Amino acid sequence: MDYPFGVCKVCGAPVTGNHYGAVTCEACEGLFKRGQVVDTAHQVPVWQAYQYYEGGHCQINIKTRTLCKECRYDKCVLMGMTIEVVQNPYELGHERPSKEWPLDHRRIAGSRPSSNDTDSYEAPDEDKVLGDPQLISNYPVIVYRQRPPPDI
DNA sequence: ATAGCCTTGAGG
DNA sequence: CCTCAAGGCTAT
Ligand SMILES: [Zn+2]
Repeated sequence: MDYPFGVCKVCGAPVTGNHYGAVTCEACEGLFKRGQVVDTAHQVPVWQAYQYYEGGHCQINIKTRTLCKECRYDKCVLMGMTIEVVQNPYELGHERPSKEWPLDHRRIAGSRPSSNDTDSYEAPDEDKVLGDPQLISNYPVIVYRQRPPPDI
């Protein structure tokens, strides 16, 4: 299975290019994109809490990639995908990534998705209270439940 | 919700 | 011009 541009670092599907700092397929890009929750007050990503399927160690391939969004998301980050803020530039009044609003390729250090963990972000002393996270997409907030093992 | 396709625009 | 990735759109 030699695809001309290689395979997705996350799931193994044919790549469609570099996405958020990693060579991935369109689908993994989409998951990463959809999974962004942002605290609009501080412009900081907050990971949406997905439900682990196998205790956080799922193998992700093209067939299993939809079974555990959290592990898939983690793998996206592990493979280098990162972003400062996934933003709707029109809603937030920002331009798309550029010199002024660059993609930040720093690793979001070992972030374990958790609804009340904003990772290594250091809030200004005065204003530590985070606003309610808002999902920056057209999709509703997702609550996942565990499900039985698939036939792989 | 997923994933393929489209539009946009920065950068070269 | 051209490339290509961010973000939007939409059929399934
Ligand atoms: Zn993939």
